Amino acid sequence: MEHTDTRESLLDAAETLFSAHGIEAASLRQITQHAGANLAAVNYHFGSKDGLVRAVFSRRLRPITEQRMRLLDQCDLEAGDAVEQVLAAFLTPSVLMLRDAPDGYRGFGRLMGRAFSEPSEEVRRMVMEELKESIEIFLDAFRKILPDLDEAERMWRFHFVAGAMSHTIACTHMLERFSGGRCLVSDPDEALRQMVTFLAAGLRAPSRAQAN
Amino acid sequence: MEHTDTRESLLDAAETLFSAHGIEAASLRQITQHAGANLAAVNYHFGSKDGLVRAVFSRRLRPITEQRMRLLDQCDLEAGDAVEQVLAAFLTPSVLMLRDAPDGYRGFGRLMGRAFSEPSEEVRRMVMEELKESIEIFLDAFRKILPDLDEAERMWRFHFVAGAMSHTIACTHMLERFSGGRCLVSDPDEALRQMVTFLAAGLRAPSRAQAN
DNA sequence: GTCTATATAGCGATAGAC
DNA sequence: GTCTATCGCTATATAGAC
Repeated sequence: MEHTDTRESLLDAAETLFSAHGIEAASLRQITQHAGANLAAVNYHFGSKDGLVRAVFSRRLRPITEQRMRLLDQCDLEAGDAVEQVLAAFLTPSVLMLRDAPDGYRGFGRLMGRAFSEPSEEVRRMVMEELKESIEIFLDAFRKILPDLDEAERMWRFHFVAGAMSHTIACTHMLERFSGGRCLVSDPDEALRQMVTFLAAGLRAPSRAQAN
Repeated sequence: MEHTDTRESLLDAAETLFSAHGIEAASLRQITQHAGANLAAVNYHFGSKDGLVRAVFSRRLRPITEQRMRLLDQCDLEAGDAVEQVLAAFLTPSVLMLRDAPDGYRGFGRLMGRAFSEPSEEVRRMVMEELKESIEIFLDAFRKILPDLDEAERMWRFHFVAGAMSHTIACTHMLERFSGGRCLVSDPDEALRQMVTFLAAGLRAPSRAQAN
């Protein structure tokens, strides 16, 4: 597979227009025009619109997964704040991606945050495939540092972690407007601090088994 | 505004097809065919596809808001478990809606969970408008029972509550598959218990102001 | 209120010249 | 690798008969 300027321009344009208008609503005509390329170029480089969608997502998700794994490696799972460390490892790459989003983080965040609930089964499957392995590894880490939770509780709670993160990334605009500018997702340190505080407390809540 | 059989059939069909294929991707042709109505009926009853979308959402959101307010009224904000009570009042109507979803809760949940991050600005605005008032009232309740949080912290945390809920509703299928059936969103009691435990602990985490 | 028929426009994909 | 031209199809919206 060759990497040409056209190819990258198409990815950039597709990302921008998918973010702004949704995957379905962004047409190949708009995308190729925005990229300064010919309509036929998408089919040449990616085979189909579906191939383009896939390429847009993996270009961003792969580096996120790699960074997550690097950060997880540096965590001390024996430390008293192991929960906070592992949470930060999981959340930081997404929040930084948002800050560094190419065309304004709001639209881009919505695209990424929407990924799990996209109408297209194909898109959801692909995104899940891209993230599955790293999710399992994080679940293993939480199994180690939260041994009192039973398996189902741990999964529910990790699901809530993912939900808070995904919602924060997807709905930055809503939070910022609703809070009258008090809460700025664009400030990664503050966003991370708030998320880690809240989610660590949730993860540490006593297990039902313990409570009984 | 008259309520005819055709009108209701169109709303049912639209909800089903929006859930399954996304708003953009569901065409008026599919919807009217599914409803056993004529193609022109949508324009007659709702003016446009946009009007239909709006009607589909408000038909479900309005009762949810009403039920939330009723449940909130029954909460004892002085009680030791006020946080849990108010959380349950907020979460219960959504979870029950999911259980009672007309055509299988998975697709329907995705439609509702996606509402905040829909590509269409118009849809997001409308959904927000529909929920704004009740959100303010719940924020007031949390202001009363969590007085040590500063305003921004409270909003961040309420945002995470909404995120966990929305993600749970939108991505039931993912959690159920990933957990190998251990976590069933279709069991409202269990889902609520897990959410309330996790989110109450998060809301109760010490404020940064206190921690310093 | 419901129908048929159609206007007008956009879509993804591809063939084939260069 | 890029281009033009076009195929075959679908979309929303509406006019006008019933």
